[in-house]
Amino acid sequence: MSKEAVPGLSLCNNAMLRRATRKIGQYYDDVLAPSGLKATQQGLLYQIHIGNEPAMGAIASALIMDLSALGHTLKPLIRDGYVETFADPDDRRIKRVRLTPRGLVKLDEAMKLWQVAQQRFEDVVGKEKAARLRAALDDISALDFDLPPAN
Amino acid sequence: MSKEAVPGLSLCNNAMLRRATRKIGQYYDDVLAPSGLKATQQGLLYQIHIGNEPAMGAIASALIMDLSALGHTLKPLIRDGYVETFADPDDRRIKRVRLTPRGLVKLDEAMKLWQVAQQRFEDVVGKEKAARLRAALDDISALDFDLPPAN
DNA sequence: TTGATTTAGTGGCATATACCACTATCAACG
DNA sequence: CGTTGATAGTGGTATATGCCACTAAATCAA
Repeated sequence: MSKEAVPGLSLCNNAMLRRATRKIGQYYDDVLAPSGLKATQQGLLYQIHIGNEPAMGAIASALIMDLSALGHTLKPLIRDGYVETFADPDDRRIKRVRLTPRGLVKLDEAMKLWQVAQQRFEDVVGKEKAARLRAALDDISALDFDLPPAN
Repeated sequence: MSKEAVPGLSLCNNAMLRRATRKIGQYYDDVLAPSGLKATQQGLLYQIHIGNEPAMGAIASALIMDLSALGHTLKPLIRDGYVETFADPDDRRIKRVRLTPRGLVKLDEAMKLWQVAQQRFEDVVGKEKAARLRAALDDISALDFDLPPAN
């Protein structure tokens, strides 16, 4: 590997994505801080809220998140009494998730802050550009890179 | 919060970024797996490589990463002998970082896999679209959302 | 019905990443 | 000089996230 004229990391789609996520994550986290929730937690509460007592697997799919990762992420929210789980009566393998009343109040509070963060983001980036970015991100989230099975 | 006609999480810039990052991160990680490195580690080794024995603070700035987070991320790479650190002789507060010979070999190996992942990504997404996405991500990484100081 | 297979989650372990309090330096100034 | 303030990292703690091995439950097949 020569060190001359090496391209920066700005060529790596993954690196750029992670870097932007750190940046924006810090920003949303800052704005949400007064609620005591991280942006990831607010997003998770919201996802649970808009679902119909979603199963853990359904949430994980929607968020493209590992099921066990979701389980771990859920723990502090359960511990703090924002979320509760219960077994699906028709299939006891399935564990469903819902907000507690306390969780609903907290989500309300966090959503107000989220709107502030979101609005300022749109103001700075531009509404159109932000929408295009989200669309592009949605696209790549839906892609199928399936590695040709090592056959 | 009414549950009727709620917009999906697809409106949140942060949530979409995180979701796409999880997706693409898993993809790059999969392709890099044979090297034993995660995509984050490959990116970090590369960043160190293209720098001139960069200081930790310089790396953290370039990656928009918390300095202490960088320190933690570096630990497994040091433990595995890919990276070493040394105090700057002119300012002993500064700790510089460089690849070991072993680290350079490992980076070489990982970069070959990275190219595979990157190429396939570009094939699937489209070269132009990928470039536009990276440019947009670079833009937002450079923004200044500074919260109007609570005055 | 029973044994094999698939599905849904859990728990352990490891990395990724952030914030905070603290230490070690260095730099500025009186 | 010596105090004071800014700068660079460290360590602790907590969340974010993924993989793997394992268990429980449902499903399919013989």
